[in-house]
Amino acid sequence: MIRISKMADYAVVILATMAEDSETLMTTSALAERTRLAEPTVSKVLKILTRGDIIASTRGINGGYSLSRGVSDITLEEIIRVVDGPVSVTACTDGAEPDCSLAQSCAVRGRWDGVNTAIRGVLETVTLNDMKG
Amino acid sequence: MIRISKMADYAVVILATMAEDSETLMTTSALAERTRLAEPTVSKVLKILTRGDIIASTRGINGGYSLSRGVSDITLEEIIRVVDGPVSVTACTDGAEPDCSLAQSCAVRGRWDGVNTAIRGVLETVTLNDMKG
DNA sequence: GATATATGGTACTAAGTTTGTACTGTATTG
DNA sequence: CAATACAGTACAAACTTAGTACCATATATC
Repeated sequence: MIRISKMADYAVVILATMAEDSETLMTTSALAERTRLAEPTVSKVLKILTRGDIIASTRGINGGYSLSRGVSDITLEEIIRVVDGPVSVTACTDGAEPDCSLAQSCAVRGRWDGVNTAIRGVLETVTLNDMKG
Repeated sequence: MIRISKMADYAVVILATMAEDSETLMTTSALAERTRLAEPTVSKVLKILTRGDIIASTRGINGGYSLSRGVSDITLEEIIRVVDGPVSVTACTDGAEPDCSLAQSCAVRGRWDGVNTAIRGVLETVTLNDMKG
């Protein structure tokens, strides 16, 4: 199963849509319409991506969002990290369980590290350019 | 973030514990004690693993569980698939959303397939032998 | 063959995460 | 200064998942 969150999923869809027209400044409502996602949801994702420096925003009339870099310089790893946090398959390996009471007796302590690194590697090789239509 | 479920996480811990002593038949309570997990939870996971043919069970007095194969023949991919279902990073790519209403306008339709295959590949290369102590 | 022990299956409850939304504030252009 | 578009925060609901309990079935030993 190994899932990313829906928010990260949406983020990729929205970014792929922006990538189709990477020169144009797009508003929240335009992106909501194109992706068929609810506008408040799109807005929320766009704010997160802006803070993560994946897109840039312009305020005021004629404002909107644009990619802050080229489509080949934005990887899935970065998108997921910005929206969901660090890529880590288990909770105990990304600091979410700093005081895990099972650590002492845990039979797999540290064994996930290599797996996480390998998966991160996969996600680093895929860029927005690969995801857009 | 990209998470497996806690159940799959537990499964790996339990199997790694069994792998340390792969000849011995271990009961639910013995495994609960060794892993420090709640007994009903351990029991639930063991049942799932048995149905998935990863471990074998023996009923009655002196019964218990044992690995159904060698530690190098059980991969993380298999464990996760049995406990959580097919490895797929997004809901739409594993049949969970067969009638996704966004499919027509989805900007990333089909683009996740390669990513899923690559991640599955990573998990297929890691066996219980790599995870045990 | 009866009893004790251990697994098998299922259903239910509860809790936690995540999602989706709303509201208020800030900036920019005409 | 008015209209539009982004910024930030906080909240409520819904869904998934985890955890538990209960009853059924099988087997070994006495």
